[in-house]
Amino acid sequence: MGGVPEGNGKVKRVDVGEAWTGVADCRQCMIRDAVLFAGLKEEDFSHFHRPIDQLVYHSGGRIYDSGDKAETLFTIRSGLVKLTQYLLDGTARIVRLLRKIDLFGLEVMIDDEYSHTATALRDTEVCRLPVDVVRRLSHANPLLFNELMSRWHQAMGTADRWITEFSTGSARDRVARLLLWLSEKEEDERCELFSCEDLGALLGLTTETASRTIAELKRKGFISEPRPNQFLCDTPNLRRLVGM
Amino acid sequence: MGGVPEGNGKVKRVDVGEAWTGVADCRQCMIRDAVLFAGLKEEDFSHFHRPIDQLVYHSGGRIYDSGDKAETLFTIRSGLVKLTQYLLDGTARIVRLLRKIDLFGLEVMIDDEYSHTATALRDTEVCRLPVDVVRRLSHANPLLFNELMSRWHQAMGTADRWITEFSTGSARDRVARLLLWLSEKEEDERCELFSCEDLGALLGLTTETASRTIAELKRKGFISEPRPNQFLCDTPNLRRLVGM
DNA sequence: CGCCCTGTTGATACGATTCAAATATCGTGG
DNA sequence: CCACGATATTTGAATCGTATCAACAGGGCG
Repeated sequence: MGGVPEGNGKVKRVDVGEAWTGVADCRQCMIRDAVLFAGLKEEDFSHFHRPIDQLVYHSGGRIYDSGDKAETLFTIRSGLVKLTQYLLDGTARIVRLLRKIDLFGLEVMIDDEYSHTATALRDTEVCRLPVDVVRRLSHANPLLFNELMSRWHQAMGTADRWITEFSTGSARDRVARLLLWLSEKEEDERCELFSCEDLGALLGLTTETASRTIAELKRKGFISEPRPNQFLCDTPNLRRLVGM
Repeated sequence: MGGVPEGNGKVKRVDVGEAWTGVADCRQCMIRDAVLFAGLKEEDFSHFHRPIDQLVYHSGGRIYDSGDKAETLFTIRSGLVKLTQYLLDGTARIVRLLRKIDLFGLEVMIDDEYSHTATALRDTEVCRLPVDVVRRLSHANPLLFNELMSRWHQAMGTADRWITEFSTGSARDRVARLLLWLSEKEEDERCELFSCEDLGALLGLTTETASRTIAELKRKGFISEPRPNQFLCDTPNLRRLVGM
C-alpha cells in the first residue's frame, strides 16, 4: 500500500512485469468508496477465501495477453492501462484506456479467457480480484450485482465514445478530443501523453500524423509543454475547436 | 405473432412508428431458446405482472430517442435496428447494429434514459420488456442474471469490433468487413444493405465514398447484385481482401 | 407531371500516409 | 560521468485516398 512510483511516462525498464506489493485489506482501502466492493457488508468479507493481491506494473508492463486463461479481474488504484485488440492483418488498435478506480478484465465473469491485451502505460498499481470471489459475492449481494451492471454500462459508454470521438473526424479533432478526455479527470488542465505510436493506435492515425498534430496544436497555442510530457491544455479553446 | 413484412430496404412509409401486434406468450415463444428468458422456470412467469408487448416498427421507424425516459428494454424477433449517437457538432455515428435475438436498451437496467437513438432499418418485430420485470427476475434467477451479464459481454465485443473493423483502415476494407459481418449470420452469402447515408454513418465515411466503394467492389467481382439491394458476396475473396 | 430524395459520377482540393532522413532521447556499458 | 548505440520523435517531400462541391439520373409520391 506504499507510495506510487511517479509515472512520468518516460520510465522504461527491462524488468517489466509485475511486483507483488502486499495483500489488500479491502476493509481499510483508501479508495473503497469508489471501488467495486463499496457496497459490501462486514459479513461479506468472510467469503474472501483467498487474499486480494496488490501489484505494481511498470510502464510498458504486460498485465495479460488476449487469449490468456482468465481467473482474475483487476481494479486500478493508480496509473494508466491500455487495452489493445489486434486485427488479423496485424494492425493494433487501442480500444480502451483505464484509470484509477476503473475495472478491467470484466469478461472473465463470462468467458474463460481475456479478450484484449492489457498493458500498463505508466507505472500502475492494481488489485487483483479472483473471479470466483466476485461471482459468489455478486449472487449473494444485490449491491455488488448492481455495481457490476453499472460497470458494464460504464464500459459500454466508453466504448461508444471511442467510436464517436476517437474514430471520427480529422486528426486534429481526434487529438483535441483525446486531450480533453485526458484532462477531464484531472484537477487542473494538465495531462501526460504517451508514445506517438500509442497515440496513433488509439486514434486510428500513423505515428507521424500524431506527432505533427501535437506539434500543430502546440504552435497554435492550444497546448503548451512546460516540462517534457507535461501538457497544459487550453480546454475552452480546445472545446471550441471540436465544437463542444 | 403473424408474418414479418418483407424488409427489402426500399420500403418507405409515412406511417413510421410502432404497431402493436399482440401480447407475447414467452412460454410458447418460437425463439425462446435463444432469448433472454431462456433460463426461466415455470414459476418465474408468475412474476410477469404486466404483459410483454410485441410490436412492429416499419423501416425508418424511430423506436426511441437518446435521452428519452426509459422503462423498457427490447429484444428483436426479426429485422434490423441501428443505434445512433450524435456528436455535439451534429455529426451522427451509428455505433451498433442489432439483429434477431439481440437485446437493446439494456442501459435502462442502470440508467433512467436511453443513451442512443434506436431506429428500425427494415421492418422489425420486437418484444418490449418492462425493466422492473427484468430487474426483479434477475435478482431471483441466477440463470437470468448470467444471461444478462453475457449480453453485456456480447455488446462489448460488438462495440470493440466496431472500433477495430469498422473504424480502421481504408474505405474498401471497412466496406468489405461490413459485408462480411452482414453475411456472417445469414445461411447463404446474401445480404441486404441500407442507405448510403447509413453506410457512411456506420463506417465513418461520406455517402459518396460509400457509394463509390460499393461500385468498385461490384466492378471487381467481389459482390454482385442479382436483384436490387440483394447482394451476393464472394466471401472467400472478400476475406482475403481484408487479410482475414 | 413535376418535385424531392437518394444514389451515382466527375473534377478538384485537402489531408493523411508513406518513405526517407535528421534529430532528440534513453539506457547501457566503458 | 560521458560516450555510444538503440529507439522514438520530428520534419520534409511526394503520393495516395477521401472529402468536397457540383451536376445528373432514377424512383416514389403528391
